[in-house]
Parts: sequence; C-alpha cells; structure tokens
Amino acid sequence: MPLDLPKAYDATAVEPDVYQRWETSGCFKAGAGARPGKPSYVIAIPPPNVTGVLHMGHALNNTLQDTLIRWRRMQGHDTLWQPGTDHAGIATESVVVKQIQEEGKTRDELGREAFLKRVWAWKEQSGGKIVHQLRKLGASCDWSRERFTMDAGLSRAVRVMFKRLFDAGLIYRGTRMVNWCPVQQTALADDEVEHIEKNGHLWKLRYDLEDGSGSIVVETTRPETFFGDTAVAVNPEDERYKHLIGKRVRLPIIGRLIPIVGDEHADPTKGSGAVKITPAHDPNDYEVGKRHSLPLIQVIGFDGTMTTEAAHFAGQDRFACRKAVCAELEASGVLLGSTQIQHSVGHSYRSNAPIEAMVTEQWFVQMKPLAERAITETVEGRVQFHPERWAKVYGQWLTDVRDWCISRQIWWGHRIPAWKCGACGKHTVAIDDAQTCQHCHSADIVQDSDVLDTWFSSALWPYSTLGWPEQTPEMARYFPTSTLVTDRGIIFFWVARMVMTSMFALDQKPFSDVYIHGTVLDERGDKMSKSKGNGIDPIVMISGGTQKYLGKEFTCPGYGADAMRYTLLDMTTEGQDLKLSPSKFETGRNFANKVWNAGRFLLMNLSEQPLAAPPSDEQVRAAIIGFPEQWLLDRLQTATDECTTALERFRYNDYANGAYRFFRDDLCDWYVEWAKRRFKAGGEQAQAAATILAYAFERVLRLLHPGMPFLTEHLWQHLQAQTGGAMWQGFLMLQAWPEPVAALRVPGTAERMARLQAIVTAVRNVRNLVGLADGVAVAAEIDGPDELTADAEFLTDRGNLSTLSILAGATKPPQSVTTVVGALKVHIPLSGLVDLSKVKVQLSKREQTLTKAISGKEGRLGNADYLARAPAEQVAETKAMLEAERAELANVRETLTTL
RNA sequence: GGGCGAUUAGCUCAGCCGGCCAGAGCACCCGCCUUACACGCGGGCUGUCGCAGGUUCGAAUCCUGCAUCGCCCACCA
Repeated sequence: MPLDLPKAYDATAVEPDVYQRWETSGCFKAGAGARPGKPSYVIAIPPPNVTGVLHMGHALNNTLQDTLIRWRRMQGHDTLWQPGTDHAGIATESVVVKQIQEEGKTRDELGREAFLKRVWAWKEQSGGKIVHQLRKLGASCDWSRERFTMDAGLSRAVRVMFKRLFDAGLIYRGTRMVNWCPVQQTALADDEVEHIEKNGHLWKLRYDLEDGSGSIVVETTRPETFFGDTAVAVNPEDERYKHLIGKRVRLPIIGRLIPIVGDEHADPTKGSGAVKITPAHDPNDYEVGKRHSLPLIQVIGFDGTMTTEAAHFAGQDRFACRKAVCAELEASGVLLGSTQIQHSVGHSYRSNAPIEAMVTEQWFVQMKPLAERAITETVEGRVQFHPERWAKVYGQWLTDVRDWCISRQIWWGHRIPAWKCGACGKHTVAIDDAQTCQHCHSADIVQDSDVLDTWFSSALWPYSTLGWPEQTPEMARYFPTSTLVTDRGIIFFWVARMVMTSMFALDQKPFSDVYIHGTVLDERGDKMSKSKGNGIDPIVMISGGTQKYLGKEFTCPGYGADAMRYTLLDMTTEGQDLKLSPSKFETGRNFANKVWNAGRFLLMNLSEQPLAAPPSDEQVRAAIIGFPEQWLLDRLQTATDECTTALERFRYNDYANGAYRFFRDDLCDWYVEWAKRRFKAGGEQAQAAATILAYAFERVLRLLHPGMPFLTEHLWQHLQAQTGGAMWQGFLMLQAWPEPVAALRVPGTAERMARLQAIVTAVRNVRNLVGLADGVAVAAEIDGPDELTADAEFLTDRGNLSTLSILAGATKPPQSVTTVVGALKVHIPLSGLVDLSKVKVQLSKREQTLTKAISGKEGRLGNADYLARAPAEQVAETKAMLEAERAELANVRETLTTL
C-alpha cells in the first residue's frame, strides 16, 4: 500500500485536530464562505444550562442544527449559528444551595451578595464545560459571539423589555393565588408545574352544626388544611342542603365557627355534595372566598410547615401533619373514613416537590394581547412548524393562556428593575438603576428583591444576542433568524414566548421555521434522564470511555462525532422519538469506516494514476468512456437532488439515507468494483476511472459533509494534497454545496441500469430456483441486441454471481433454463451443474405460480371497470407484465420438455 | 375529561397527498480473509402492514369504530 493510512478509521485521532484548524482559521465566523446575493441564514442555539453537561438530547438537537448550518453555509448563505448559555435560575441556584448546605451553611446565612459570588464562581468553574462538549460534537457555532443570558448586554435587554411591557400596562403587580414550591420557596409559573397522577385518599370529615341540630359531611384530599377553612359550600339548588345555607358549623379541634354558603362551585354529584372552603390554599376555594368575602387563613407556611393557625400542629411538616390530624380526627369521631382515589398532584418541574397554592403578591405579564399576535404569525404561516401539527398545540396553549407569573423569590437571575417607594408606596420601573421615586421624587426607594423567571430572558434570546435594543449591524443583518430547532417540551416555555416578545417589541417574528424533533429514549422506550440512569453519554460515544447505562457498565472505544451524528440523523424522522441503545451507533461507525476506506482506495489509485488537477465538470464529462461512467455521474445528479430536497424539507433521515445509498450501493458496490477493471486495463481506461472516481467521490464528500463533517474534511484534505490544483482549496466546509450538473445527465440512464440489474435479479432467481450452490459460476447468455454487450460487461465480476456472455440472437443452449427480462431472453446453461430432476420439480412449481399470476392479470384486464377507471399507464403496465409472464411460462414449459 | 402520536420482518424504523409483486439497518442462515474496507464482500430467510367495518376497479396508504402503548393539556373537593 503506497499510502500509510490505517485500515480502520480512527475518529478520535482525527476529530480534535480538524476542529482546531476550523476554529483557528475562522471557518465558524458569521458570514464565512458567504457568496454575494445569498440571504442570511441564522440559527439561535437553544442555550443550554451554563453549568450543565451535554446529554444525548443536546447531541441530537445540535446535530440537527449543525447539519442545517453547514449545509446552508456551503450553499453560500451568510450564516450565523449564534451560541450561548442560559443562567437557568432555579436549577443553578439549587445546585449551589446544595453545595453550601453540604458545608453546613445556609443561603440566608451567607447573604445575597456572598451567595451570588458563589454562584458566579460556580458558573466560571463549570461554565465552559458544555460549550467545549459542543465543540466535540462538531458544532460550527460562531464562538466569537458567544453570549450568556446574564451578560451586561442581555441583562440590559431584559430591563428594556420589562420597562416596555410595564409602560404598555402588560406587566403588573398583583396579589393572586400562585404555585408555590416550598422546597425552593419561590413562586412558579403555571407551566412550571407538572401534574402527576398519585394514589391518595378522599377523607370524610363531619362538621357539626353550631346549633347542635346535626352535622354536615365534607370530603377532602387535604384534611390538614381544615384549619384554614372559612366556609362550607353547598350548591344552592341542592335539596339536601338548601335549608342549611346561612347556618354555621364548628370546626373540630379549634372550635372556630364558619358559615355554610351556597355556591355553584359545589357539585352535588361529587363527594357528599358539600365542600370545605380553604381560600388560602386552593385556587377554586380562593374564588369562592372572593365571591363570599371569606377571610384567608394561611395554615401552611412558605416552607411547607404548619403555621400557628394549626393549633398544636404548628411547625409540623404538611405531610406529617396530615397523618397526625387524621389520627386525631379519627379518634374524636370527626373523620368518618376514607376512600382510595387517584388524583393529580402538582409538582415543581425543578425540585419535584409537591407545590402548594399560595396567595402572594407577585409580578405578572398580561398574556392575552401578546398571545393574539403570536397566534396570528403562525396561523398566517409566517412562523411555520415542522411537523405542522405542533402549530395546533402551540395555538391551543396560546388561546387558553393565563397571565404569567414572572417573579421568583430566588437570588440567581435578573433582579426585577422596579423600586418601591417608601414614601408613596408606588413602583418606579427603570432601565438604569433608579435613584428617586418617579411619582413623588422621594429618595426612599428600594429595589424589588425578586428576580425574573429564567424564561423571561430566554424569551428575548434570538435578538438580545444580536445586540437588541441597540440597532446593531447584526440586528440588521441577521434578524429575524431562520430556523429554530428544539424539543416539544419547551414549545410553551420558550417558543411561544419568543414569538410574543418579538412581536411586541420588534413587530417582527423571531424566526421563520420551527423544527420540533423527537425525544431521545432508551432502548426500553423510557425518556433518558440522569435520575433513571438510562442516559447514554455522547462524549463516551464520541471519545470513548466507560459508563453506566441501565444498571450495566459498557465501554465504547470512541466512535467519533461523525458516527454518532450519522446515526442520529438516520433515526430522525418527522419528529418521531428516537429509541437508542449504545449499539445503535455502530451504524454510523460502520458507515464512517466505509467512507474512510473508499477514500483510501481512491487515494491509493491516485498515487499511481495521478491527476494533473481536480477534474472539472467538462473534464469528467470527457472521461465518460462507457455506460458505467455515464450511469454513475447521472446517478450522482439524482443523489444530489435527493439530498438537497431532503434538507429543504427537514427530512434528515432521507438526507442521511440518500447519501448513504449513493455512497455505498452505487459508488462502492458498483462503480468501485468496476473501476478495478479499468485500473487493471491501464492507459486511458485507468485515467478515465481515476477522473470519474475522484470527481464523484469529491462531490459525495460535499454531500456528506453537513452530517459527517470531520471525516469528510479530513479526507478532502488528503485528496487535495494528492491532486492539488486550483479548484480544491481551503476547507471542505466552505466549499459549495453541489448543484446538479445538467450536462452530466443522460435521460434513460437509470432505466438502462435498472434493466441490467433486472438481468442480475433474473439470473439470481434462476439460481435459487434450481438450487445452485453458492460459488458455482454459470455462463448466462443474453439473447438480445448488440449494444447490450458493453453494458452487460458491467455486470461481470459482481461477486461470484455468474459470468454473462452476451450473444446477440443466441440460440438456446441445450439443458438450459431461459428467463425473460423485458424483451430479452437470458439463457442459463445448467448442464452438469445441478441435478436436473430436481430442477424439473422446481420448474413445475414455477409453472404453477406463473399460471396463477397470469390468470390474476387476465382477470384484472377482463374487468371492464378496471379498464375504464385505472390510468392507461397502469393498464399498459399490467398488459406488459402479463405478456412477460406468458413468455416466461412458455420458456419454462419448453425447458421442461428439453430436460 | 380533552387533544396528539404510535401500532409494518425477531429488534429499531422507512413507506402512508391510493396502483411500480411491502423496504432499510441490525440480528439470523449460507459462501467468501476477492490486493479499499471482516467496522467488510456476495447471496439468502423472515411480514394475516394492531383489530373490525366502509369507500374504491384497486388500501399498509383514505373514512368510521375499537384495542393496546406513549406524550401533552385540564382548578376531577
């Protein structure tokens, strides 16, 4: 072997170096490789948690983005893939809180300033990790423009947006019932609450009437809240209870008297029909309370323990209290028993703790006006979802959306730019820190201690990263962005809110297309997650290593990013979930190795058959010295079209597959095998084969590049070194995406090839039919026109299939089977090769199936409806097939008589 | 309670704006270390296209109903 290249592709030895050269050469910079006249193409990365680590979901998400960006960059668009990270308020804060707790301290002991210092330190320490992992993936982001949601610029954008919304009357402060997480002690937005079906009890409690005339039974899932009951509601139409309205009952243990009120909320068909009303701890009850002016009594504190309202249970955890209260109420005969039920309980999507409904004062965004415009953009097609069905989900959510609670009682995040005046009590909202109250000019003002929901800053991401609110050149050039690639899990959190804020503040959509990809699942079909231990570490798959997966350890030698990317692309079909296992990535690894070796084969031959320069379209056309060459180049045009169309439609698997089919089946299996003959023949033939191969291989490297960037770049550099010349310069990643070359198309080529392949199939069928052992060659003869001779040569040496002799007007040799391919007859002499008596049996079977097939077709053609309604083409096809089968049957019969 | 998705070869999935005898990869079987690749080559086996109806000359593909699994939404005391 003239070239000292390893037989097996070692991605781990190649990828880091290739990436380094791209990055230092400025290949990732916005606009790199852009050609005049092409519009911009922009993707804003879904910013990962700054302190997070790359998981398979990120790998998928970013592979899809990188594939699009690389493809568009090659097409000559002015591309920008805007990278960055998110401060992830609650998630990051709780990690640091845990760290501090392990040191035996609390957040509050540390104080706000010192705590924030700690978080920043943690961010600095771990913040680079995920960004470096993205590099391992091959992500071609413009790292020079990396942003963080708490950068100065982005923080200013947050303040500007807050002020604009406030000034427009769309941000307000209000006392409302919100979702409260007792673990993190903060309010949460509605969509930050996950409802989980839990087994629970429905307890029956007996409340005695004040006048001793009896009692009323209420049912509840939360008996511990009875301390906060301020009424019992019954339906005003309910005959059972109508007469009790206005009377009072006495609460157990504490003896407080509460009224029985009539309210529509009480459903006579549910439970006992009477319901306890706890306005401070239930959203429904809160509404009932408002209607009847009932007092709010908070019995569960913000930390999840009972307040002093709960008598001697004060200080107990809410769940411990439930048990204790039940025990005590049962002993005193108030608790009349319980039934098992299933009900959904809200949990914090961050801390997983059961949330409490709490009445607090918070900041809200009024959503209706914002939502309406966001819906319009989608309905009118300016923002398009792929797959389309997500537009419905998105629209539905926006239609029913409730106001967004944006204040969080944590420290890590954008502090709310509102100052409360100690003198007049009003708020001053300002972009730059306020010094005096704008209402009464008092200097006695204090900034709100809360921070904003993380999603508030994420909502500005596509434009805050480009410099908004300044009118920067980047804003002019790269906004609106083009495609957003994300997970269905954050359509509400993120996608919808980006559209809303963008329409509000810029009067423009933030992106044109939203591609929603599937969720990464393990091999059993469960969502991958740290806690379940079923995640596959992308870095282990890329660089190698050992990890635990589904309770077992597995070791990966390091398949490389290309291998992983290819597998992910191959599995990405129209937003379907991806069921992965470590072995799945062998698909990509094997294909990468195939590409590598085909490259080696070409380089080896080029060293013996050097090309003066990379072949141009014209030169490769001149090198078409036979049908195989004509076919390969024609096929290349089709493959080019297929890849382009697939990417335009976000059909990643079609793209991966289209490139794969051409590469493996057509280029390697057919043409490379054929080229070996050309190289052996030497001279002009060898030169032509080298030209064709070098050209086709180079084109397909371009087609593969968006999916497998490292390997293709590496091979391209080798190819370039070997062929030099003016055409192949610089980096593959900045070369032009192939366009179909009309001059290399020859109409009818595919059909001609299909006919040849049909001969192969026909011969194989006969071989199987007669039970010919593998490895036994037959010399089939084709009875057809002269011009087939050259074509059929192409079939020769396709493995140990057969040797084909092409004889125009050949007569049937004795003891041979004849098979019919279109207008051709293929004679396969079997004399001495097989037991002819067995062949007879097989042929009789074949005779039967043919007879059956023929009668079926005759039936169809005898059907007047079919002839009248089916397209003429279809009918003609059926007729042709019928004729072919008849001819074959005749041959089979003839053969039978000769055997 | 509502919505969405899935159900095709042993496994993972394509195909589904109706008609090219239902496809790929993996697994399996047979034959090959053929001088690019055994992470390979050549060949082969495997499917009542979830069930029941309907529309149509013709349905995996359209319609209706059902079943199973999964996801999302929803203030089910």
